[in-house]
Amino acid sequence: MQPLVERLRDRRWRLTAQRRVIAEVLAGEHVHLAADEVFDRARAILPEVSLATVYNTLHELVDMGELLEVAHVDGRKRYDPNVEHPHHHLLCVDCGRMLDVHVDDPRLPDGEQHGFELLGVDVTFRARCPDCVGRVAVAALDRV
Amino acid sequence: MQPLVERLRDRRWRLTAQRRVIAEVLAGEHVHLAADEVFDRARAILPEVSLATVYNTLHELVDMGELLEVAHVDGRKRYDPNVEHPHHHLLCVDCGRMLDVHVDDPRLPDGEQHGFELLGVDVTFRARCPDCVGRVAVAALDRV
DNA sequence: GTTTCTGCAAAATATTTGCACATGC
DNA sequence: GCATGTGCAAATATTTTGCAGAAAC
Repeated sequence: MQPLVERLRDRRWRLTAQRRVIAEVLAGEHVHLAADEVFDRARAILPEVSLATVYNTLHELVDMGELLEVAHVDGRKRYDPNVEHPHHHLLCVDCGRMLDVHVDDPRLPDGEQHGFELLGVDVTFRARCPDCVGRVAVAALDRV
Repeated sequence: MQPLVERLRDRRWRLTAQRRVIAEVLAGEHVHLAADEVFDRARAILPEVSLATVYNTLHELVDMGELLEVAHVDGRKRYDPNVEHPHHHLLCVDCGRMLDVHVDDPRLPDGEQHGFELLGVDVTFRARCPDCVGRVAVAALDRV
């Protein structure tokens, strides 16, 4: 599949400098940025970007289906550009780092459907990343 | 297993009127209230409850392991008291209604672990509940 | 040239905190 | 009685909105 910015051009999406930078910042696998992180990175490249434009643009991309909004327990939503390859997530509960993983979708048994019309499924593995496991081990040593 | 309020008493948790009402409001299956909803229901029973106390109490119960904090795409966290029976969720993307469902946990293949230490897995089925399916159908008819 | 986007600043929403007073045990 | 909980009000964090001016096409 073609890169995000090209897909957007094909959609006749008005491509301003701000929107292009925001789209570029979001490209790639394992990218799950919060709005303020998108803002910081975009502004580092193009200072003429406002947070309002970041929010506007994120919402448009979500509505277009080019970006997925991911709920996060810390209350800040993350934005996931990897819509080409359906995937699930591996989340470090200590530092919040999130990676894409590929797992077979679980099936909801008929007896558990409660009359709902199924649309999809999201799977998040809660875990500790290697850095945070190390940090816990060091802290334990310090206490001895 | 014994009810939530009794488990809390056994833990020597200081049981004030406010805390008891908050715990009662949260009891049961398929309960996934946001903080402000807990506040509204608790205040209906005991007007001498403040929102700050609701937040304090929710956090204590989460730290104690008597309540699970569930991320929600609308940014408001939900609180799930059903810690006795591990379960997953069926979420209506239109109205936000959430039910508990029982599904086998998906397994993360070795090749996808990225060196993380696994703690658990959360599964959310995105769906439309019967009420919202009906509402969409009625809206479609209105347009004819 | 028209339509749409952008930045700013203010508002709305959600959550957290500091502290004097109240209360369970 | 003392340790801990509570309410209030102010602070913080995140997201949304209104609108005049700017830029894409």
